[in-house]
Amino acid sequence: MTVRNAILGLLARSPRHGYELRAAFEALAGGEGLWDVKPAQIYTTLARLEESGLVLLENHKEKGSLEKRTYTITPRGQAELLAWFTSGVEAPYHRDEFYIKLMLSLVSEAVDPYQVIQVQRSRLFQDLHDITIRRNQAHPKAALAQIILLEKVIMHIEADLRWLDMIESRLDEIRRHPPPEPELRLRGRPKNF
Amino acid sequence: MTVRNAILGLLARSPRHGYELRAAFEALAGGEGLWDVKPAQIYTTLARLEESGLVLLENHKEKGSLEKRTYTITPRGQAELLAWFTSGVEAPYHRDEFYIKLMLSLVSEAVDPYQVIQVQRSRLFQDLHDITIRRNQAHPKAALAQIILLEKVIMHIEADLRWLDMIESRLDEIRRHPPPEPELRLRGRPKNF
DNA sequence: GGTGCCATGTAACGCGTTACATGATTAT
DNA sequence: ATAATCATGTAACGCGTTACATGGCACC
Repeated sequence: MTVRNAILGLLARSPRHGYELRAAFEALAGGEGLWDVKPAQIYTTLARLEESGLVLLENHKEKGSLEKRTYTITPRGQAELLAWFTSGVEAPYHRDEFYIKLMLSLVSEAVDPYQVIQVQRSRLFQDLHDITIRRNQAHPKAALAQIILLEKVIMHIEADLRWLDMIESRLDEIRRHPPPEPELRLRGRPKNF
Repeated sequence: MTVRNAILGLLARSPRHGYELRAAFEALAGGEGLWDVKPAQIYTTLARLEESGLVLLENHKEKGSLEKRTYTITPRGQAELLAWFTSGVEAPYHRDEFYIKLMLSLVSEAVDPYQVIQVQRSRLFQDLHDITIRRNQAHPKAALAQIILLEKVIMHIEADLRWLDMIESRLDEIRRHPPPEPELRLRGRPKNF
């Protein structure tokens, strides 16, 4: 969804072709390979947008032999862009892969939950380190927006680290009250029980 | 990836069929429709796992006419599960849809960035409210694991709210130093310029 | 006999990735 | 020349969703 809408947003500023869109998106999204968008996604998304009538392919193959396919946003495309601007983004913080992994490790006997936690902690420290380097190297005036994005990432990784500490300190308690794993969902109690 | 690995983890405890796997996963992942897995995903994933040799379909169609297809994990499946357990989960906190939206709103002139921020803030307050209700209604002893998951979600939503405040207070500054949007990536300066 | 749960799928599509493939232009 | 960049795609696959479809079993 995001890439699709970002393409609409960029085309709303000015018509572009796929290669420019890719470069512009990467620069917008923090630069330097944060959010690496592959060419395949750009071109297939443009094709879908065109088919939906949100985008138009301009007269291409003018004089030069270099094939540039320049796209323009349509009124329907602008309407969809506005709808995106004026709606909230879902917070995807449930669907936590680590939580699932930890719960399974508590139940599987094949692996030590403390080790699972420690592996994740190491990973988060590594990520935090890399991001912090990046933020400190960014020039404070020229790259204010990027710094703000990186600061968000740092805040969330730190939250995860505090969460891991909390989990570890309550692990015995969690072990005694594991998540219910139903034999099956039986809404109304069966009579033949 | 997560659902696939969770299926392996559940099958490592005991053989099951698709319908049971779905119920067990939902219960594990916080219950009550957090992380709603559709039947289609369960069955197609099981088919892929079987084709890859990580899972085996047991002798089905025994005596009863009700068709239950019970799956077992294979040694290769257990190896992959162990690899998952002993590796870290990537923090997906770059790739922020709201950040992209805000940057485009700063540049598009079609919408007020302050309004974009305020819409997102309202959404986050609503989410925070819903999750808090849920956490307070959960029975503290029986559902400790779920509470810990909900607490993580709360921490992250609160971090986002602080981040929004930070953005808003620096918005004029950000406006003066917007993210670079290259006309094109020109590594070596062109001679014909 | 109908409602609701148990149980299994298929088809089509959107998003995203990897790999493969082609060819023009520009800089050294 | 040749390397890097500009520029465009296709094919195949994984993950995930929506919609559609079928049928057995249990309860009332």
